[in-house]
Amino acid sequence: MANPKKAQQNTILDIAEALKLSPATISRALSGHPYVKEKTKNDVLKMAAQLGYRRNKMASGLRSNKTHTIGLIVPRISMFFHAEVITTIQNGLHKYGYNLIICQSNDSLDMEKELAEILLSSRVDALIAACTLHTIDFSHFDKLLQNGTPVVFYDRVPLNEQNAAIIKGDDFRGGYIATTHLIETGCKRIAHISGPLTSNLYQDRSSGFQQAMEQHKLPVNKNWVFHQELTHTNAREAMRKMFEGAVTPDGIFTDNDTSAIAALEFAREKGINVPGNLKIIGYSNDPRTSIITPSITTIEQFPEEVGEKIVETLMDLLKSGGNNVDERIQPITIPVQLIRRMTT
Amino acid sequence: MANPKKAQQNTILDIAEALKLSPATISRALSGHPYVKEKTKNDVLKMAAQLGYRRNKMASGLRSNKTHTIGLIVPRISMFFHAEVITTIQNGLHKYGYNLIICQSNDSLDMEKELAEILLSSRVDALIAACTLHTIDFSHFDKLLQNGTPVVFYDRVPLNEQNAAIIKGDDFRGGYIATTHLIETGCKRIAHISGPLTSNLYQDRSSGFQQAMEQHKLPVNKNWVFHQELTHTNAREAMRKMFEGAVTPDGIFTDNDTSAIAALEFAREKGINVPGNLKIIGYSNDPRTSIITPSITTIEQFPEEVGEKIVETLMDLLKSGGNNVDERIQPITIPVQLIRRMTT
DNA sequence: CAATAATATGAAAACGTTTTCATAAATACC
DNA sequence: GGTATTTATGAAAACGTTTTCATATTATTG
Repeated sequence: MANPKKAQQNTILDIAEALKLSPATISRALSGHPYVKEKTKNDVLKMAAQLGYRRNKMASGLRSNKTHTIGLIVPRISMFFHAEVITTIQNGLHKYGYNLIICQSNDSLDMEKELAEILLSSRVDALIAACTLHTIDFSHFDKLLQNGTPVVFYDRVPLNEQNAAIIKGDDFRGGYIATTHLIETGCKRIAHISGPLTSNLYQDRSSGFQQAMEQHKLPVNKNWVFHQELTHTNAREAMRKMFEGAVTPDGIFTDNDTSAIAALEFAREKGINVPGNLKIIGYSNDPRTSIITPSITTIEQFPEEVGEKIVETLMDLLKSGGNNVDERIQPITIPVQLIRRMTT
Repeated sequence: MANPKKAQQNTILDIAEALKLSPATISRALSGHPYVKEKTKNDVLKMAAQLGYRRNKMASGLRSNKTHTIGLIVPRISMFFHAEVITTIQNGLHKYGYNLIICQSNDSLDMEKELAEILLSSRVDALIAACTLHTIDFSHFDKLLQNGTPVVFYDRVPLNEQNAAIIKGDDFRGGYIATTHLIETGCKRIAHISGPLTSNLYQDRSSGFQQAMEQHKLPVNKNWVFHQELTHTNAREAMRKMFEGAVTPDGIFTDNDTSAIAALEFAREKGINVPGNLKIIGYSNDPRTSIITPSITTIEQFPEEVGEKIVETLMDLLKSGGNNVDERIQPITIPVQLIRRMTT
């Protein structure tokens, strides 16, 4: 029953006492203040190590109003693209001594709002967000911004938010080169399985698709353009509808790889020859696309570069302390690249 | 240039002033203390909402010594199993009002040690850890435990840590049923591509493998048992070695799905008929295994159940406040299940 | 109706840092 | 050698809560 009297953490006062110095000096020595004698500093560092001292982040954060913690809101960490971005961000931030609180919205707007609140309450030094598909109104981030907390959006971003940084892939170009590739490999009747137009992502990819089609004087069949959540079943259903008609597509551009996989599986089941009679191109270069037979042509989004840019931007914003409101932050676009495989 | 004087966050004092009450009462009302009049409580809640008040976690944490934040260390969030576990944990903890700080060790022991330090410094209320493959000595978690911070290990766990909770899949049984399945489908010459024996995971799976072989009176060929990091290239290399001999395996059990995929790809390239002349079984039920042709038989680990158990255990530990040292915490084992597909 | 208990609030201390202000010691300058 | 500057330290306030202690009000009891 003996209560295991928790071994008290040593504080700055313990070091002070041990060295007959004031807590102020200890604090200064520990945080590299210039006005502290070399010898004193060494003594403090040694004693700190000896006592196993670790700065209490709560206290430090409360006083200095800096948590050295960054919040991240993401729809789902299991999405390949996000997992890669997050890993890069985390490794990058770690170098600068920042922590990352990762939160998943599960693509629920309510959750996203709540998480923004929680992270505000946690007084994160900055916030990184990839919003849900349903986020049209971004005002739940305003409180952070008003508070001077830098916000960086990536992937799914607001259209005209002047105060936040915006980093996104070149979705227009992605849509354009994907469609052009289908056309150049001989497709005439091209379908587009896209996400909801509420998100800038799918707007841009759709524009890219449209422009490529127009440029090559190909008609866009309205019945072959889908805007829906990009799930496996939705894509299957879209395929079913298209392939019950007399005229069927000979090329399909899907806005994610899950849909491309669904399309390919459908084709296999129906005995449609891919890429002979039907070409398929996906989006994101999910690992599954290179493993399936035939492997799927897709668009690479370079998640590491996105992650690196986010960290870079973030550090700039944190250094300037949110004081560069006049020089409006310019959106950053990361290039995309076609990965040609066996479905085209 | 106009400094955008950061809109100050409202504090408990602002509410107190607005309502002519003391900060103490506000605090009590906000945290549901029993001795506060219904009307007062409502007033406070209303005013808090009106002022957009959000509790400052730093201050609250400093005073009450509770951060309502849980730390998580994991080798890599992009690993399917972990991504699923994390998602479940996060959703679970959210219900109890807890936050999650997710950290990746990148399977580096040094990183893991450093993260443990950082999370200790962040004064997390508890820690969840899936250790690296190279973690044999777990003493870097001792400081947390001594400090009374509950620690829950899962997946890759210490062998005999009495003070921490341990949740793991039934790896022995996983190895056993995988091997037995190969035997029952006719394999006589079975290879095992396993991870390093430094991890309990692979020890247990290996024991399962051994026992199944013994029970069916099948010899274990030493040259067909590999203990190495479970990467794609390592698995390929193992395959190459085995298939340059005169006698080759007719069944392969790999301790993860990446290796199973590598094995399958090797077989395809060499024109080996799977499952006709070679049967393959992986481990973890990674989404890729169901997509590849032929789809790979594997062992399901039920990450959601692992996640749920972790949350449950954690809440118990937090409630008891680490005061149940006498009743040693029992390890929890999550069952596994064979998912039979086309490679067997 | 007095005495006790339960309910409701406030004052002030406490949590462990950082930072401002003050001051002492050391160094530089004329 | 005295003044000005720089360097080094300490005392004490501050950050925004929570909590202990004290006290006032209300409800309950014999």
